[in-house]
Amino acid sequence: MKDTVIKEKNVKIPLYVTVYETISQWLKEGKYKPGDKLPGENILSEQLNVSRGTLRQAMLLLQEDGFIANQQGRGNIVLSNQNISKSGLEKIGNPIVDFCLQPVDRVETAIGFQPATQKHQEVLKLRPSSIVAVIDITYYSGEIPVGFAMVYMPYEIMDNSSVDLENTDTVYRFYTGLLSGGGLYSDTKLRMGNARERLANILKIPEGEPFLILEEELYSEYDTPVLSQKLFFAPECHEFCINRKNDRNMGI
Amino acid sequence: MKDTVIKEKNVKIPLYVTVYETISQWLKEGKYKPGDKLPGENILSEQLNVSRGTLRQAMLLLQEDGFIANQQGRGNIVLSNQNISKSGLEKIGNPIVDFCLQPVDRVETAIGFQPATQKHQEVLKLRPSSIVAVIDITYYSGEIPVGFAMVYMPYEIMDNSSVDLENTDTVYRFYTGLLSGGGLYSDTKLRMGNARERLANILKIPEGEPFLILEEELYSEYDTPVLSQKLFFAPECHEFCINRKNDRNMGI
DNA sequence: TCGTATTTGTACGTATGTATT
DNA sequence: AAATACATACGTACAAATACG
Repeated sequence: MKDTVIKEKNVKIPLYVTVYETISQWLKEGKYKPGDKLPGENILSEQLNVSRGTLRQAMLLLQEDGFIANQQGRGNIVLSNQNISKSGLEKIGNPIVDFCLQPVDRVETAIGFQPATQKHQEVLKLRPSSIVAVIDITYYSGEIPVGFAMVYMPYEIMDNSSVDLENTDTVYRFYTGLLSGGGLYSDTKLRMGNARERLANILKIPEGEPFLILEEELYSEYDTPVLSQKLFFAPECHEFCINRKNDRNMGI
Repeated sequence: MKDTVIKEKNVKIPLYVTVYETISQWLKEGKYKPGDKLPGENILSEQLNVSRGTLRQAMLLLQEDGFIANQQGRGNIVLSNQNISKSGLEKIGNPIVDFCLQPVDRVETAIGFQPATQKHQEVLKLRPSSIVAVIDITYYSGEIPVGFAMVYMPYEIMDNSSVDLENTDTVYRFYTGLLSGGGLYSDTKLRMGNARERLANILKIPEGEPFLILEEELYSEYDTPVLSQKLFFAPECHEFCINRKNDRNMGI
């Protein structure tokens, strides 16, 4: 039997993830407050009945989330971000929805199929005979269109996942499921552009009006392309959050 | 004695970083090419005379850089990114320079000082009596202004670093040094805005013209604010690259 | 199809180094 | 100067996913 969905999930949760969730919970509950120092790693690992190495793996996750900062000799300090740090544009998600200033309350999805163009063959690493699914999504806040997405996906991927292609609702859910599923990474470009006829019509804005365009390819492990998409953001509707970092002390 | 610069550097390089650099070098030299499988971790660690744990720490760094992908049971595979993966907007840098479509060949820097306004006090966690350095930077490609930065920094930080405040060139270098120094993280917002009089003049564009605005605060470890800045991008001059990810398999 | 070998993932324990208090 | 606490490094063992005969 093959994988049913894309991986029927492992159910098996590593110990260090459990530890991470436990400590996360402590912080949410206020057991340790911003500015507090966590107990030493030796003490904590003993309390939780895990080795110090396992505890440190959990600490790494907490750090990535911005929950704690640590410094050699001092300790692990709880940061002020007691609120769950919103994930920004550096994480894969649905930017049109995530960063819209108004609530997105309706989407219109359309799906079609076409042979892979040369560009698709390059970008999605497909053979000429391959079929590409084209998904157009329009996002509305009330009656106002706030964004539009053109998604290109190898037909294979949808085929493996038993999506009901007649039901545009499940198609959209499949798409958002892919995005939130994890294990993906992107090569993304963001720029300003001017609305031509078609998009001006869709977004109900004057022709020539500038707006934001996000163009990206998503890959899974091994560099396997999963989809390529172009997102168009109606003007004045979005503000993007990004959590930038610069961890590596590389270079001199 | 206190830290002289911001940390006179450790000189001491961890073993796993050395291993990371060794393998990076191998990949650059083409010892292993995209698509190749690296030797098993046991073999590699034996070859390099390190424990498997240490090797795996190096592998983590290689993964973060996008040089290799790994999968349980299969191995560590070299990815196609043999070219050094450019760091995108998710890393701290100087976006006006990094993502400008034309080369930035000149900057004009001005510096001034003022008492901390209420907003500065909040954002930079300063007392009312504190002094804030205001650095204005205009970026040019030839004679064309491509961007403008307004940087606010607690005077303390500059004071500790023996910057020659008379020499705007060293001030600019201090600023870029801070950005590339590492150990920082940001809370960044990106949006479109319309040029009002002052900025329209600086960027030499018509009033009301839309452009991109990036507003952010930079923090070091412990949530200590380092600077707050507003960047303005002249229209049609920039394209941002972002490497988005979604590693964590969290949430169901 | 099934078992076996290979390879990475997780977990533990121990020891020592280094920064901070 | 000493104690504390995190960082690095080694070794071992077993689990889980994959590849292969």
